[in-house]
Formats: sequence, structure tokens, C-alpha cells
Amino acid sequence: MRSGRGVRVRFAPSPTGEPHVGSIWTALFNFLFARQTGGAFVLRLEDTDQKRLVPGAAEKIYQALDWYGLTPDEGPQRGGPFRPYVQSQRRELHQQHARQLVEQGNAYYCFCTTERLEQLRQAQVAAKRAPRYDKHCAAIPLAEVSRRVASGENAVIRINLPLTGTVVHHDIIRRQVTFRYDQLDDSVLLKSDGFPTYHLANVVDDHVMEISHVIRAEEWLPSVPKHLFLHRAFGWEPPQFAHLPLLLGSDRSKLSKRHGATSALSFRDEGYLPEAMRNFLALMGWHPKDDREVRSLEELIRDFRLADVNPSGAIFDRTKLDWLNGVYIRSMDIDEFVRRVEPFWHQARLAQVSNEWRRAALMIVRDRMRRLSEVDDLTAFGFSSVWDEQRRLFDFGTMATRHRTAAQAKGEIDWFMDWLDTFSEPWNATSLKINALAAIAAAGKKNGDVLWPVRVGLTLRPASPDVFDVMQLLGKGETRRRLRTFLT
RNA sequence: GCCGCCAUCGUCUAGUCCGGUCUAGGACGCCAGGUUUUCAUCCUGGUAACAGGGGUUCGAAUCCCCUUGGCGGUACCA
Repeated sequence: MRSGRGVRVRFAPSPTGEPHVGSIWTALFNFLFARQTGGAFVLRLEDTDQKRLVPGAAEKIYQALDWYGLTPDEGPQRGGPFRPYVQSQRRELHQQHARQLVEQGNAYYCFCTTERLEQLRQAQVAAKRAPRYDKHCAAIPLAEVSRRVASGENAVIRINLPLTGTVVHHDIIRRQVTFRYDQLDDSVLLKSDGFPTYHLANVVDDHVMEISHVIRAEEWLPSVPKHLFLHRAFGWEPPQFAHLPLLLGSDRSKLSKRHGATSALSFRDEGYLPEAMRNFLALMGWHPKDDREVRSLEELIRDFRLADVNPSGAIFDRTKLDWLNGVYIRSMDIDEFVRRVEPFWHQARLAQVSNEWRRAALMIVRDRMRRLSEVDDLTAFGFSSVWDEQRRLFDFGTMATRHRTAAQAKGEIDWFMDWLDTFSEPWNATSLKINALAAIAAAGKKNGDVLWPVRVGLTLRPASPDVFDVMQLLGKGETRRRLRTFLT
């Protein structure tokens, strides 16, 4: 850790497309670690590859972070003491550092053409050797280098790695990892367009921004020795590293589009709650000591331990996410629920009903909901227009069971309607239930024989909410209208 | 190919660093039962795993080696 300052972590995505859920997962662990240590959570946009930039991608990243509740303490939007937070705007700094490395002999200009590099690679692959740059340009005399650079010849700057020796890396999650220099390639640090590559920009910015812990995905592990080399070449104390496992698809390969929706924001659109997503994501790779898996953000922040993250990759499985989302939906304050489900509701239908009606309908269907987007389907029974339409298509054959014919079922509805005519108590589920059950018992009937046909008549579905809840929601007039119409 | 990481129920995982308390615990899913007018919720119970082989040790899921498998990296992408 650096003197004077505490923990500072960064989330450093490239604005090259839709923010990925795996990316948000990395951001979450950075965020949790920052919050629990009282440190700063920094967003830095790594946009040094001009070819891959996608317009609007940065905004999507901000949006996703906000939606997941991971708003950065410092970043392109909010600013901060280490601005700019957009890497392409730090190009001068990167170029200076690249030149410094050349002066020190830790890097060198390379004038090789892509054709030469391609030939070299092919020859190496054919000889079954690891494809690596052969340091051809490292041998060019300094005077010649200066002349060629000054003349504007196309050049890159490459890292000048030792040919022998090993690097020992201590990872917070993986403990000790050893690399051999003779297996490493002299990668490009500064491209011919003047932009740095990830290796350079990342190391320089992490140091200058006083990042104390680099928490990133496992795919970066192989480049650790290069990053360590660079920090040391500059005479800097490297940050601590923690390499997270990869989020996997059902076939155990890195989670990608072909495994279904992986866009971080698509989960919002599918009706998942950010608090459920956070909780679920936190459970991938990390596990609370007390096995209590449903926990608030505060509890996650309090109990999360970076060193306890499981180093093996985790399959992103929707089944448990759906369950967790349901848990959060059921535990939510009802007014909050009404508010948050609104954007998912069919707007034309919504316009037909009052706020009280909405609330009542949602209370009835809440236990059945796993995603907010299910609201339309779950409450469809409440709308007369939907009922009228479905009534025309209804197959009375489905009313018949082993124990009764469709005609008998209709008879029970008839009986129930007669009873309803005598019902004069307040029209609410409790009162209806008490009185109806008593009447059914008095008539020597079974609850199911009467209530099942009635419920199907009212909702036109074999599975639906409690019949008395439905009647209360529909009101007396609509209940009678539906039953009457149903029988004709 | 080379380098690296990883390896416990179908899935997420606890246990592994500091061997015995592990006839391997929890959660999701699934199955069964209960509540019940259906579904869901809720409650109870069940199902199911230490990749394989060698060591070390009185004793190994835990330590070591090998094999196998999976994944990642191997770009003037990040």
C-alpha cells in the first residue's frame, strides 16, 4: 500500500460495446472492497484502441454502474483529483513514460513491418516454438534509431524483457504464481499511432492514480510479469493484485453472447432487481461464512473478503438468480414494488385501472413473481378486455376431470351464483371466504368441487390466484358478469 | 504447440493455506410430504459430490508428484 493514502481500486473497462455482466461482476468486487476499507472506487475508461471504440458505449457503462448501485467515487463523469479519467486523454503521459523506458534500456523502438512479424510468427509456429518477437530491433544502434525516428519512420516501442530468470507474483486470490522470462514476449507498449497499449497505459495510470489494489479478471494473469517488470523499471512499488476467476457459460467457456443475454443492462430490462443481481453476483466466487446467502449490500460490504474468493470459474446460472429475484420481490415494501413494476406493465392496460386496483392486483400476484416483467401475464386475469377475448377461445373440455364432467362443473358454478345472490356482506376476500366456505359445507359439497370451476370461470386459467382474492379484485358486478357469461 | 490458472453434489459453494471434530455442511434445482380451492408462497424430509493414480502419514477432500479434463493467455485488443 502507498504511503499517505488508503485503499484505492479501479474499474477499467473499454468502451467497446454493451457492458458485460462479467465486467459488472468485477466492478462489484472492486466496489465491495473499496467500501469495506473506506477506500475509493475509481472508474477509468481504457479507450486507447481507437479502432474498437463504439459511440455511446461510455454512457452505457455509466448507466450500468448506476443501475447496479456501483457509482464510482471518481471517474469521467464526476471527476476527481487524478483527472482525466479517460485514458486517451493521458496519451502525453504515456508517451513520456515510454520514452523514459527507452532511455533506460527497458524498452526499444521497433521498425519491423507487419509482414516480417507475420513471417516470423509462422516460422516459429511451424517449428513448434512459442511465437515471440525475436528482439531484432533491439540491436539497432542508438544513433540509427534516433535518425529513423526523427525521419518519421513507422515505429512502435516494445518492452525489453530479460531473456532469463523468473518472476514470482503474489496474488491475493491465487497466492504464489511463478513466470519465466524466457516464455515472455516483448510486447508493444506504444503503438505506431502514438497510443499506448494496455500494458503501458494500465501500469502508468495505476501508479499515477495511486491505485493500491488491482482487482481484475483472470485473463490478465499472464500479463502480470510484464506489469511487474514495468513498475520496477520505473522504480515504483507495484499495487497488490487479485485475479478474479472467469464467469462461465453453461458449457464452461468464458461467458459470452452465445450463452444468452450477457449485457449488464439486459437484466434490468428483463425485470431483475439490482439488489438481487448484486446479491447473486456476490455469491459467485464468494460465500458468507455463516451460509446466509440472502444479504443486503451493507452486509455484503461488511463480510466480503477478497482473499476468500474462490479461484475457480463459476457458471452463471439463471435458476438461482430467478429464485433470489423472487425473494427480493416478496420482501419489498409494497408501495416500492408498485412503483418499480410500473415500467414493465402494459401501458394501455395500466391506463384502464386505478392506483388502488394496481396495488391490490400486485399484492395478489406477488408471491408468484420471479421477474418484474411477468406482471402483465400474472395480472391479465384482472382485465375485462383480456377475459372477453380469451373467453371466446376457451375450451370447456378442460373443465372435465377424472371426478367430474364439464357439465357438473358448470352446475357447481350455477349453484355458486345462486349463493352469491344471497350474499349481502361487504364484498371482500375475507368475508366472501368465510361465508362461502360455510355455505359449501352446509350444502354438503367439497370446497374444490365448487371453487375450482368458479376460479376457472373467473380467470380462464387452470392456475391462478385465490378465488376470493380474485373476486374482491374484480368486484361484485364483474364477478357475476363473468360467471354468467361463462356459462352461456 | 508453448506458458499459466483451475478441479468438492446438475449448478453456486463451505471445508483445503494451519491434515483427525467430514459416515463432507449450506443454498438453488429436482423429488416426496404438510398447509390448501388450483398455482405460487410457506413448512418438513429426501436426492446428489471430494476427477483418476501414486506417494507422505497412525490418519488426506485437505500436503507432494503424475495423469486426465476444463479454461485463459500466446495481437500495433483490452
